[in-house]
Amino acid sequence: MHAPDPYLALCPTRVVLDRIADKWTVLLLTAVAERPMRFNALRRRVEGVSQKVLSQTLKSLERDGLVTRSVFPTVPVTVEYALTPLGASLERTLAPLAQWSRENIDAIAEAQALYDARGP
Amino acid sequence: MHAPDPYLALCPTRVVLDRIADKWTVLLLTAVAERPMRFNALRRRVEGVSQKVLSQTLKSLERDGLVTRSVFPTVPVTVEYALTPLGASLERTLAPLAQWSRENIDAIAEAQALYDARGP
DNA sequence: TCCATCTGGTATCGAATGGAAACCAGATGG
DNA sequence: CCATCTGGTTTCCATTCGATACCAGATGGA
Repeated sequence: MHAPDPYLALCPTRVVLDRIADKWTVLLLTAVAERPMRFNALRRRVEGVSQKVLSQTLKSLERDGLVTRSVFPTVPVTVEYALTPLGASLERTLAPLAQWSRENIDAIAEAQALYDARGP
Repeated sequence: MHAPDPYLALCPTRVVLDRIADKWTVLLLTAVAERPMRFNALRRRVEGVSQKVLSQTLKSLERDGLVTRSVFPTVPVTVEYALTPLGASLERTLAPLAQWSRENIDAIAEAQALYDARGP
């Protein structure tokens, strides 16, 4: 048994990376981590996500066992999405990334300005 | 001054997230973290990346101040990519994600199998 | 009665992005 | 003289993305 190597295309770790290295996945996971939310609430919370991509991404997250989808037979129907323990554990792993972004946005903007000024 | 809100489309944190929430960015960053590498070495190391996407992604990483690009006038020319301190700090933040993937690949595969078995 | 509104989606379309492959210069090795 | 190495760019096609329209089914107001 050798260690999985994410640089190899068929490594299972890479499959995971393909899924979670996605803008909407990260945003939705952290949004649902705040509190369980309904479809349209998520749509309003995560500005810019289209209904199509939202439903696709939620479906993938559900399939991967990261969120649960609960349907309540109200009128109109209520669908609530919540984190599973697995999803919560991933969200905790992702949180430092958001923190890093906040701390280093200025450094990145500065680097970009420098780069753009150099090469016209 | 209020805290940046990545759920809002124009929040600068979201700009960072757009950049780093990308499969190739993560893989390249961790590859370069092992040791500085040349273009074709990276291409061989990160299986499946095309030359086009590799050069595009490296260009973005350079612009964001995450990697440096050094050209040596050998024959043929040698181009070496290395992490900046900023890139190294991001890579350290990303490392737990790779760890999480390795630890939870089985749980995810199991959830997928369950999901696929339920809904034909 | 008729129309608008709420829910959680799907269908459709053009635009942007991704990957595969070909091509490039310039020097070297056989 | 042709192949090979370097680090890319260009071209083409397929997949994906985002915006928009549309759907059912029940409710509320005029």
